[in-house]
Amino acid sequence: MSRSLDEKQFLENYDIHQYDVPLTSVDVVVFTIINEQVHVLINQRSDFPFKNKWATPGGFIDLKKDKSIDDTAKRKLKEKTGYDAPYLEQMGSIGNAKRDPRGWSVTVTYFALVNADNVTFGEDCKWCGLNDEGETGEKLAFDHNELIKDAFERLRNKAQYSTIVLHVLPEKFTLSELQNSYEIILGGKLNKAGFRRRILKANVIEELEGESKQTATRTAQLYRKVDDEEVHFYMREIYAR
Amino acid sequence: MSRSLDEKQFLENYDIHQYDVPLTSVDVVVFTIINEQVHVLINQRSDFPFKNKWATPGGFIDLKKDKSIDDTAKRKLKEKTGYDAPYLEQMGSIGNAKRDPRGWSVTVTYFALVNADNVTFGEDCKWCGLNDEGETGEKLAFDHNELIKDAFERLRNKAQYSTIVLHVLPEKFTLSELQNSYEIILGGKLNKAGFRRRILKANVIEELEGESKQTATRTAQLYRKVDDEEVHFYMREIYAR
DNA sequence: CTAATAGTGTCTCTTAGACAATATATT
DNA sequence: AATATATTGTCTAAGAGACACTATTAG
Repeated sequence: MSRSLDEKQFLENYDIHQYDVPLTSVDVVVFTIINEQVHVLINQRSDFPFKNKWATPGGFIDLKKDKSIDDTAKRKLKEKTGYDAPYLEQMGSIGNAKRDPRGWSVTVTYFALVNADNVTFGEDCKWCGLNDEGETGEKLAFDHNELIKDAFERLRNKAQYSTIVLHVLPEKFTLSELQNSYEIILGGKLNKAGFRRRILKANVIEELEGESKQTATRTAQLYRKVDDEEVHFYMREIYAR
Repeated sequence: MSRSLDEKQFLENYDIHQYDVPLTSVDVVVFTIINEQVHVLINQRSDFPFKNKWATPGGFIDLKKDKSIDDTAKRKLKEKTGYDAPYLEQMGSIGNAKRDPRGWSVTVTYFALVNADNVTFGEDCKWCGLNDEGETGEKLAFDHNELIKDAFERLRNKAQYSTIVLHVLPEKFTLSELQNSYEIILGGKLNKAGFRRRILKANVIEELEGESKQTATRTAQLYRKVDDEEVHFYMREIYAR
């Protein structure tokens, strides 16, 4: 009894402001494909530090609005892009004394995959192309160049053994378009017959009966993602050559 | 010029104590194998909240001592076990308003794999066996039952396609002992010939020439881990039956 | 008809799983 | 010699890579 009274008392008197605590934030690396190239979304900072510099979308947890850290990531993404439920996955956390000039900082990082046509944003955001090493060519705020590079590596890695790439495609797409997206992300060519076998066996897409797309030469069958939001994982990896 | 002066001023006046921030901590799930069973290390809490309850080792970042979040995890592990550089990997972060009675809390979670013989600890720590579902049978502090369950799932998953299990073995071991450890973690039997082919091809262990171990019947060749601290990833998963 | 891309058939290669044969200590 | 476990050999199966063949549509 007295122990739980003690605990009650402890909690009533607890004040986090008495302690030296780190800054804790969230960052989201949003990937898409535009003009046969991987792009990430960057956002121009409106406040210090790094005011007016470009950075990945993110910010602090709102202890009132956000029920969980995933909520924070979703909220930030929605605020910047008006986009609601794309593929969003927690990637990891970076925390050290140097990354933020304000002091010791921890950021929980996420990465998202979106179809560019579904995203709208204002003057403070833009898409930024990545080279084969995951580099933007711009000097971003904080350690965000590094962050994007790591996220790109993770994306490329995961594309080797999952159906994750589906999320950059529009509602309807052909198998050639899907393969092309894989090739852009993986940075090499895939075997056509093998790719088709693999993706069809995974049961993550379905034919749109009677719907086909005009290409430069003959028509191609259109497909869509199966309702099920899950990512399929293969037992073997593929290699792009 | 004036912009950077502004930023300098901003940083001089910045005080995190003016903001509503979450608690940010680190938790480490330490796995080992004892008596043919997976165990995790738990620690009896000395302070509120959940005073005297058992929990995974962890705690707050020390902004003075810790240069990075990995340092925090290593320090906590060292404090509890006297053990310095086992296999330690960041797993992910859990953050929500409910998990800590003190308020909004984020914890960066790690998992470690150790050989039990290398670990020493006092009265405030103990090993706790896990069942096939990753359950301890004890009611732990915070959401740590859930945390251990998730970590166990991750461990089991990773054992299917990596050499991670090597880290629970002592300096010298036989292939049968290694296979046995995999089987305990995976919760099923593996094919002997296939297992040996796979592990030997990965070049992560080497024969100790002339050294063998007496078993109940014939002797078995002893092996050790190759210096290289890296974990090897296979291109295909294995299944325990 | 020709060009170009869509779509398929089939052979090979790698590696895991099954299963059994052989090797070697201990008793 | 009998037993039990260590160690190896070999066949099968699944799935990826290579490559070529067929199908279809615009021009």
